[in-house]
Amino acid sequence: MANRFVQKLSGLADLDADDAAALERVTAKPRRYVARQDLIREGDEPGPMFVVLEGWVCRYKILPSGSRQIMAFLMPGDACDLHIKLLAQMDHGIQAITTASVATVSREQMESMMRDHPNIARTMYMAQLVDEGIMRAWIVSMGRRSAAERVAHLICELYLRARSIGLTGEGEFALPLSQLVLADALGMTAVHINRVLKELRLAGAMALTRGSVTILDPVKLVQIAGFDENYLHRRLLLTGLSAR
Amino acid sequence: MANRFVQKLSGLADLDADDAAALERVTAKPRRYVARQDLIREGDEPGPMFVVLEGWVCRYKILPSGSRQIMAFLMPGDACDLHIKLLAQMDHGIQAITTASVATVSREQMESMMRDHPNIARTMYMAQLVDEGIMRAWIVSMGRRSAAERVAHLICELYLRARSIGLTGEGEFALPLSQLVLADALGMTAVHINRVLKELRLAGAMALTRGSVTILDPVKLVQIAGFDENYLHRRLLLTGLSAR
DNA sequence: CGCAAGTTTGATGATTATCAAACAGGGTGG
DNA sequence: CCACCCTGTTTGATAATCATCAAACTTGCG
Repeated sequence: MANRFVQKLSGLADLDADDAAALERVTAKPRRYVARQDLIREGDEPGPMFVVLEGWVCRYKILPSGSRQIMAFLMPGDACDLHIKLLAQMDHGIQAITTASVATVSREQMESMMRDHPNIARTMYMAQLVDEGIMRAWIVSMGRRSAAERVAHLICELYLRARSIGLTGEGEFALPLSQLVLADALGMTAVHINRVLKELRLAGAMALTRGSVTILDPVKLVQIAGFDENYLHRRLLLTGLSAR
Repeated sequence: MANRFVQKLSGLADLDADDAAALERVTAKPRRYVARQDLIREGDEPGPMFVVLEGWVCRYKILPSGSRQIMAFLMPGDACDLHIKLLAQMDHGIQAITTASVATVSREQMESMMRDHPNIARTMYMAQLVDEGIMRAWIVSMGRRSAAERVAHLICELYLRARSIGLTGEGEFALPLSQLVLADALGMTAVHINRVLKELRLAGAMALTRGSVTILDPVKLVQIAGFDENYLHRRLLLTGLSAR
């Protein structure tokens, strides 16, 4: 099975066989985490860079009130901040959502790889820019979209991201997120998201069942979401969601 | 007057006179923008890196519905993404809020400076990490804080950021943002923010008048916001807001 | 089989948006 | 210099969205 890290970065720029080999080398020895296990916690001193190879992971923060906000989902192929070591301590936690296989890349490995493979360096900086774009899109969603629009937008985002690492089927993909997790990501309650999902199902846009999403009508879903895939900066935009 | 860019980066790490001189050199020829003028628009091809020297600037996006969401405020000393040139087109716009003086740094200047001054490179990567932390904090605010908490949190953030570039007075600072602009940043309406401001004023926490904010009770404001300045990654945390 | 986690539905209430309108201030042109 | 206009602020009335509380139901698993 293809290394998801290589696959993801290939979706952003061209990598040659040599680059791919280097990427596979630094992620050769992943570690397993079980669901709910923290990779690193708020307040911890940052360590190596994480690269998710299998399973889903999230960045999150717990507020004094006890409520949780998820700020990002990392799926296979995704890495956390390259330069994270520069900070004295983490301002948020990173946790496995499902069982996950995660490689760690030390700062030294990172630096030598980026020095020897300028193409990889460029592509990883692009990936970082895309991740920032995703965060901005979340801010837009939280600020200006209704609950239904927000759900639809997130599903569009996750579908395209999953697609670029070969994890989607025909208008359908595996989404191992409970409604509570989705609620924590979208800033709403599990009760309300449940009602919104019902609404989207009845509207014939999408249907979420345990562990997987079916996109019933891509055009309708994109329209509800007000989704513009531009911010994901993939090459081959024509192969996107609505043009399926 | 001190160069705000130097001043801001000095708040994150130590820079020597040589570093400071290099930073001043690349920002020596700023350009003026009037309020509401775009530095760059969504869809444009990214150009040089921007460094704000005077005035306020924001990242924003206009939705199909016509509503606007501001995703970041840039104040003097703040720079936009180092590697932005790697993307084919902007996924959001950047606009002056007030009259602003903005320097542009070309990719070549950038690269040679970062090669010759590893300290600057490290510090700018730190600044980028802090900016990402600020975005995550915005996501948390939008997702899990009430309108009043969100306003209080933003004011705490902006106060500390202004403070680190020497723009604050005694429990008071200049904030050239209209209530409409604040609303667009916080994902609410101008009408509602006005009521929230009144509430915060009556509670004796803070008072916003045209162009400036007075922090009436730092402890109370921090408490309402649930503010933890850790994510700004300043050195000298003891000199923060609540310990005034 | 029984428990734990997750999903679904109902009833009610709080928060925030929307619509409407009055008011204040700053700048411009007659 | 004043009238006017534009932008921004403030207040009121009403409605939509979403949270909260409560409880039944469903599914997977030891």
